[in-house]
Amino acid sequence: MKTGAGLKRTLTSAEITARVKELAPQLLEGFAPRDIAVILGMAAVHRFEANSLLAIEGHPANKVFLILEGQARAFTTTRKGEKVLLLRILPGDPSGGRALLSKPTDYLVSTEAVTNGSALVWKRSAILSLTKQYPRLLENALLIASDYVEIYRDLHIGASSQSAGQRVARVLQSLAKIIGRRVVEGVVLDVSNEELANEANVTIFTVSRLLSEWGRKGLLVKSRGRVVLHSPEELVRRAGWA
Amino acid sequence: MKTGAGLKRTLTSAEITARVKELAPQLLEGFAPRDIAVILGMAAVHRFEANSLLAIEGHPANKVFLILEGQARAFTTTRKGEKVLLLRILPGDPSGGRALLSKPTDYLVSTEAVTNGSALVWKRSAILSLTKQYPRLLENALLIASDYVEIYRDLHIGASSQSAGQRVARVLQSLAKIIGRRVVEGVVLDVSNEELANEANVTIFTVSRLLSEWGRKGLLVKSRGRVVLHSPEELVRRAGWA
DNA sequence: TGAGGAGTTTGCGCGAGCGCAACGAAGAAA
DNA sequence: TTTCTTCGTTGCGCTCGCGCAAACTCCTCA
Repeated sequence: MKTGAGLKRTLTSAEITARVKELAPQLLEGFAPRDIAVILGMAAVHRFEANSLLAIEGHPANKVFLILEGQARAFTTTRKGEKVLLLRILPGDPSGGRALLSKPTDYLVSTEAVTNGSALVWKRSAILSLTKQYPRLLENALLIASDYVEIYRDLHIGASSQSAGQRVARVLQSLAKIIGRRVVEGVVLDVSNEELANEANVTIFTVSRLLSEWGRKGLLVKSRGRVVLHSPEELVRRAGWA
Repeated sequence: MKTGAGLKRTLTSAEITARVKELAPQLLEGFAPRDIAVILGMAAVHRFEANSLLAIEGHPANKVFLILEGQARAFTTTRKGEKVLLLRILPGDPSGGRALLSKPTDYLVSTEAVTNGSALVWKRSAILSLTKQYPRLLENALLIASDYVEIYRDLHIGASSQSAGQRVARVLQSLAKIIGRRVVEGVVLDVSNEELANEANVTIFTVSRLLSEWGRKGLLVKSRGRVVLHSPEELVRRAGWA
């Protein structure tokens, strides 16, 4: 609701270069400025609006995104139609990586914008010719893919052997890093119960009950659409049993 | 207990080449025979025994494996020490792929042999020089990594939004494809309740109760260490509710 | 052949988390 | 202010799957 909401105009070429340098995206690691210039030259800049879809699961993977401003998130949909949130995509992160496989494939997950923002976009044909020219792109992509596997491994451990409380606590911890604002009392998060429930795969009732309990124990303060964590680490430590 | 238990001797070079051709591993797709010869030339052949560990989570990823005979499986360990089984690795499948990243990393998961078997093994240094020479290896690795992400996505959906019955049914279905033997009555699986319980993340009691119920409904016949499925598809269809 | 052990079955009770309904509280609109 | 809507809270009952104990069934080995 706040971050990136004030985006007005498309970035200039110089601004893009500067922003890329600042973000130092893993995908472009190890490249000389002139190579980066070539790679950026093949990309278009797209602006996106909060809640719009950047990629849709099952559709042909024909674009690679690199977020410059704003944030997005990846989710998948179960057979019964419920969304399962997977990961957040922040400035500097890629999305739609399946488009750089040597065989044409479909997107594995959907990506939706959480805020307004902008992204570099490469068409698959452009990316393929770039990977021919710069195998280093493939190496970097492999590193990123391997991070995904790690993230999924942890997600899976979380889903299959942690209690609801532990999962919600972890979600709060990770959100604290991403959208948290430090204040004297701790870290402020602008987040609704419903969002927490979706990310932790529990119901809004369970979230409410847990937050009340933690509030009673003095671990956090809850108000409408906002949570103030005293200390994310302590929360995770005491979440499950204590 | 049965498959591959009779392995006696190490394969000759010619046998390896033949086996690789037969398995057509995804990692070596698109290579000419002479390139494959070069790549195989950099590998050693290791035999492994059932229950031995090929790779250990958290240890430096310095070897890539390609299973030739027998089978293995990947698992991870939770903070509380319980194993969570992730995927089966069959002849033609790679393991330890993290060793071909351009940065040194640790293994993400452990791999243990399920049966006796053998595998091609590349040292990381060898793999790195091969990927320089043949970027196609990176492309193939990326395809494989993307398959892993897909597998994990499905695992995660399974763990976070399917009932115990549905998960066990799916495990039976996938085992049927891998270790099932076709007979007139259906498909025979040599598998214990405990193994099913581990793969589906349920207890042995739950497995027992589910199998009894399905037995009563005529979907399968259970005996000690063995399950005979009438039809894997029908089982999955009727597992959750019906 | 019979004693021991591993794998399996079943009853029973329990606890986590879900899902509904009713209520309360905070903003937004009029 | 008052009204309306959205978000959050809490009580209650229920279901699923776990976990233990006890019994039962194969299988193996002495």
